[in-house]
Amino acid sequence: MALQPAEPFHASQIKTLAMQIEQEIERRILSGEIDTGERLNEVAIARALGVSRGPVREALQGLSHAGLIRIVANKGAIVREISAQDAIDLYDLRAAVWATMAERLARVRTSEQLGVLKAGIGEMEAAIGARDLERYYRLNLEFHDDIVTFSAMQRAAAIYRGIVKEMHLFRRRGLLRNVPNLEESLAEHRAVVRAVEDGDGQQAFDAAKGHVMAGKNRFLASIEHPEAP
Amino acid sequence: MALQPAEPFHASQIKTLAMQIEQEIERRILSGEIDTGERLNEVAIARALGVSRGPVREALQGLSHAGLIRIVANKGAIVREISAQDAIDLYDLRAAVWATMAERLARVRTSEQLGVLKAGIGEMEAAIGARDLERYYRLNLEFHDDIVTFSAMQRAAAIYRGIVKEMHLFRRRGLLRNVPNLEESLAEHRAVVRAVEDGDGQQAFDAAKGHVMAGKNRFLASIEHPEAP
DNA sequence: GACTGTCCGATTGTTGACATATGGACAATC
DNA sequence: GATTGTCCATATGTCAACAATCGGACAGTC
Repeated sequence: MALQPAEPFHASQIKTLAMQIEQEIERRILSGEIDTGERLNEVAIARALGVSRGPVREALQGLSHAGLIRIVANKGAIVREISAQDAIDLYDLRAAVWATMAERLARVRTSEQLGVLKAGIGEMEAAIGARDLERYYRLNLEFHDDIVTFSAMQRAAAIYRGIVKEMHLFRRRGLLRNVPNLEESLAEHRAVVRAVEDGDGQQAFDAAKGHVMAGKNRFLASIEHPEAP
Repeated sequence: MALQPAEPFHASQIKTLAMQIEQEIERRILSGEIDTGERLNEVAIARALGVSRGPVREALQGLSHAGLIRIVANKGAIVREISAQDAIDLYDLRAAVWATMAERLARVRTSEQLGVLKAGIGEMEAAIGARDLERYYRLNLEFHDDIVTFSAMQRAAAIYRGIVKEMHLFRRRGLLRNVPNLEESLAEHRAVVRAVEDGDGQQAFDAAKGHVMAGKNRFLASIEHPEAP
């Protein structure tokens, strides 16, 4: 009982071939290595990875459920094309789901969790001060994911992360990643944390939804004026 | 070009064996034929349905992604057990997703859609007048699903329907279906339709969320006092 | 020349067999 | 007698071959 590995082991983490393949294809899709609309041939993938078609099929099923590809019976799989309308829908959905988790978190948060969130805010301030956009981008993702994790709403977390991945299908098309107004974004983050600290669920919900919606509006603006500075 | 089938055919509706199997197992799970916590043996299912293990595995993958079963590598699949906390999470999530669709619908509704919703309200009134609980239950489901369909948010719709199915895993445990206060429920429905008619997105969101949350509260009460009349 | 029907290569759907991992029974050990 | 190690039946993971389907090419018909 003395062994305490850094990353706690659990049986459900065992990686089957199909899972590895799914992860690999997902990586190639999100990185743009495989393009939107491209066709995914089972035998080609199987040969390329040195496996049989079985695990590849399972991987494709998984990606289909994740919304990254579209499978039609007897015809095959293609990488999904995401319309602007789809992206808008996903923004609204993501806003609602993330806000729900923020609302919950406001009601169940521990002081440790609050500390982590506040520390994140502090780091973001520093990143802005240093004009380190890359670092802010990473901290922003962490902040969002912390709230997802801390809320402990498993299904919602899975859905949220799925939505984020799916949105990458649009992001990649060159329009994004749009450069946010950092100070504005940070202020919105602060509002969320403040509501969480106060234990005010309703306000946490509104602040979180408002933050994602602000991102949506920036997104819409970037569609309207693709080349604006 | 003259042929206009009642149910418009689309290639994506072709049913592969795996899909049929998934549907069948899902039916057995939701009907209680297969109990919560029960183990799903691949060869047993394959033999029982007269097919090979391949499609069965695909079906199980699908059910796993839908949240109805849980698969761990090299060990197998069991029908998920849903805790009261899980059910609470699902209520919150469902409220947010359904409210998001209601909000959207308020902004894009056609008069035809509004007509359908109002007709539904009328039928519910009649069902209440006739004290026909069964009929009200069915109309209630239709009403919710109409809003889902009319909002035309595909991903959100898929998620919503998945959540509803997943909640059945708890419902079946005898505590529910809880008998709603019909007049109260109808009044909430009316509020949603009114907001949709007015094109007031914010209000539609609040009314829709409030309606699901009212259901959640009744659910919570039924947990606290399992045998109350 | 547009339409219809048939053929054929390519791809997916399905199958049965083989490879590997699990968990419990049993024996050996201290 | 509790623990450890080994074995084995069972179930899952993977594979390669077979069957069914799709879509385009081509020829025939009006």
